[in-house]
Order: sequence, then structure tokens, then C-alpha cells
Amino acid sequence: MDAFYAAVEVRADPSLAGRAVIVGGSGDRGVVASCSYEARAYGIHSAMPSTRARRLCPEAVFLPGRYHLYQECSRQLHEVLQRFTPLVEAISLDEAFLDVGGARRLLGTGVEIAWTIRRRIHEELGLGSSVGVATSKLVAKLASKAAKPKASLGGTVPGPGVTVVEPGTELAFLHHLPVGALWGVGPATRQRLDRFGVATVGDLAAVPVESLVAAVGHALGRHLHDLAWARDPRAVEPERVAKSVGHEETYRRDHHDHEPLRREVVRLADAVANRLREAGRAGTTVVLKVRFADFRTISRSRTLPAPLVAGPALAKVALALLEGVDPSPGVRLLGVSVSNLVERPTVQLTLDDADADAEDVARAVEKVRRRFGATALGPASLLGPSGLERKRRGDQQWGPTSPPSSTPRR
DNA sequence: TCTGGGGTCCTCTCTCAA
DNA sequence: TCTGTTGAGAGAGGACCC
Repeated sequence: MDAFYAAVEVRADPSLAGRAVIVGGSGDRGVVASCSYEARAYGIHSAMPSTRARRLCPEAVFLPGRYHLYQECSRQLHEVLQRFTPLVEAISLDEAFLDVGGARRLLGTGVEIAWTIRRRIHEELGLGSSVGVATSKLVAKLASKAAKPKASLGGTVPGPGVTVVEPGTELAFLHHLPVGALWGVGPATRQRLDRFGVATVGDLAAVPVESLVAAVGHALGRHLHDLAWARDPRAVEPERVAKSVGHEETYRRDHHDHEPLRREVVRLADAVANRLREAGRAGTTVVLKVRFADFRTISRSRTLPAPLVAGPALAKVALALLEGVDPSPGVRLLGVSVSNLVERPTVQLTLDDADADAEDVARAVEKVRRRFGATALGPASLLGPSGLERKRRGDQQWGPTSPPSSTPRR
């Protein structure tokens, strides 16, 4: 999708059309999640600190972002895509791979299907999209990028909408692209490739695989070499199962004491446990992530003998991990996640009777929440002046919001 | 200049057992 | 019993993606 979150906001408020719209965290520690092409013309891009975006384009419209709205829109999008083929692999809220190999006899060539998809999305969702058609995921992804509109101060230049890379022409398409266009080449890898004088994918293809492996490691070296030669046999995987579930949060101000952090750990663990239960999963490894004021980030983890799903049990492990962390330098972010996920056992395997009780309580809590709402019940330690402070996914997607006195202007 | 949240995957190091 | 090797698994950190 083209500038997805921003486009959804413009659709909700058409008076924003043609303006620089920035969706993201509004506080000092927020980042840009998405922006309209008018904003991109000023050099603004996603993941840029909001303070910098504000400096680059003070007249831009800043919106805090409504994750649940985008989630709903994404659901509608995938509904549209599913009508073309069941082989849809969602890679994010607004992007997906489709394997239309089996649908061609019924729906036409890949190119025809691509144009139909674009039209349907526009008719049913009122949003712009770009489609890449190719024989592999890598090339299709890069082709879709080439199909997108381009930002310029003179106005947005519409893209072709659909870009096709015919079989046999993949190398010609790939080799003139900058090496950073490849999946897996970020700033750090690009810097390592610099010493070979690699600027384009074509340059990369000319580097012996052994040299690449020595420079960037075994797995990435071989992978990049294959990609540079358009070898990408990865299939479209419609059913991808999550391997970890977690929540993290950056605070408006750093915490220097254990006490407020303990409360945060309980809140995060409660949220993680809730999502685990919803997904019918349980986790074996609990990870606590801490980012200090200087951005140094550490993680502490513990693998348990049996999977757990109950919030209190999860919080107990995370709190024990927190005790080993010295918060005095200032903690700006805290995260709790669970990995090594398994199907949730019908009868919860637990470490001791206390945990078994905790699981019984968690089940009862879940029943109450289903009936009376998510904030109906929760850990007593999360009871604040305005009721229960529970975290839900997307509550603070792009950093802490501004305090009420400095709400973003519209 | 300041750097979110939710993920995945890879690499390195350490420990432990065979 | 001691020493060295090897492999697995856990823990930690880093890079990357949207």
C-alpha cells in the first residue's frame, strides 16, 4: 500500500488531501510511522524522530496514529486479496505476497491480476496501492517499490502502479539497483560492503561468495550472493505462526528506581499473557529488555522447564530478571516478551502449585474480561486513579505521546 | 539530532556433558 | 584422574524489516 497509515487518515478526513501528513509519536521521543508523499518531498521518512520531522516541515499535519483503525483496514485489504488466491502471505499490515500461479487460468495473466487487484483495492478501500509482478518474492517486492509514486517538491509524481519483471530479465532489473535495496542490507551491512566498493546489486554479484561470507558472516553472505544472482526459491507461506510475543514501551521520562519499573513489568507481562491466551499459545523463555538513557540496550532471559501463559507467573519471572538490573543510569524503555512458543496445553504444565493456582485465576480473569471488557479486571498493582491501567497492542505504537499541554496541532 | 514497537534471524560466547 | 575436543543448548547482543 502507498503511504498506508497516512492514506487511511486522509481517507477519514479528505481535507488533508494534498497536504504534508505525518503519522507517528507526538512526544519528544516519538518517531514517524508513515507520511504522505507531500511530506516525503521535505526529506521526511518513516523511523525519523518526530522532532526532526517537525523541524523539516513545521507546517505538516501531525497525527498521533490510530493503530486499531489501520488494523481493521488491513483486515479488509487481506479479505480482498484472499479472493484472488488462498496463497496470501501477509508480511505487515499493508504488504503481502500472493502466489497467483494457480489462478491464472481463471483470472488471467499475472499482470492482468495485478491491475485487477489494484482496481479492487481502490474501489473497495478507497486507497492507492502498487503491485510488483515477478517470479520470486525478492524481485516482486523490489518491483512493487518501483511501481510506487515518487515524492518531489513540485508535487507527487504518480508511479506506474504495476511493475512487471518478465522471466529472464531479473538480473537486468536487479543489477542497477543500489545494494541497500536488497532485503537484509541495512546501514551496518552496507558499511561492511563498502570496502569491496560495492554500490549496486551488480557490484555485489561480482564479489566472490567466500569474500562475502568473510565480511558479513556465513548465512547472510551466502544469502546475499544468491539474491544478487536472483536466486530466491522462498515460497509464499500463507500460514506463518508467530515465534514470540512481546510488548515494550518507551517512557516519557527515564526511571532511576526499581519501584516504578516493577509496576511496568507487571503491566507488560499482563498484556503479553493476554495475547498468549488469545492466540492459544504458551511460552517457555521469558525475556526482559532494558534500554538505558544512553540507548545502551540489554536483555536478560530465563528458559523454564515448562511453558507458561498466566500473567502473574510471567510477571514473577520477569520481576526476578529485573532484580538483576541496575536502573540507576536511567531506564528509558522496558520490554517483556516470551519465545519458544508452543500450543497452549489443555492442562497447564506448571512449576509448582502456586503457578497452578495462578493459571486457574488467569482463566477466571479471562472469562470476566470476555464478558465485561478488557479493563474490567487485572492485577491490583495496576489500579490507578482512573481505573485499571492495562496495556493493549498499539496503545503506544510510535513512542510516548505529548503531555496534554502540548497536543499535536491539526 | 535523536533515535518506537513488534517481530525474525544470525552470530558469538559460555557452560555442560559425553 | 586429568586434559582436550566436540556438540548442544542457553543467553546475550546485533542487524534488519515494516
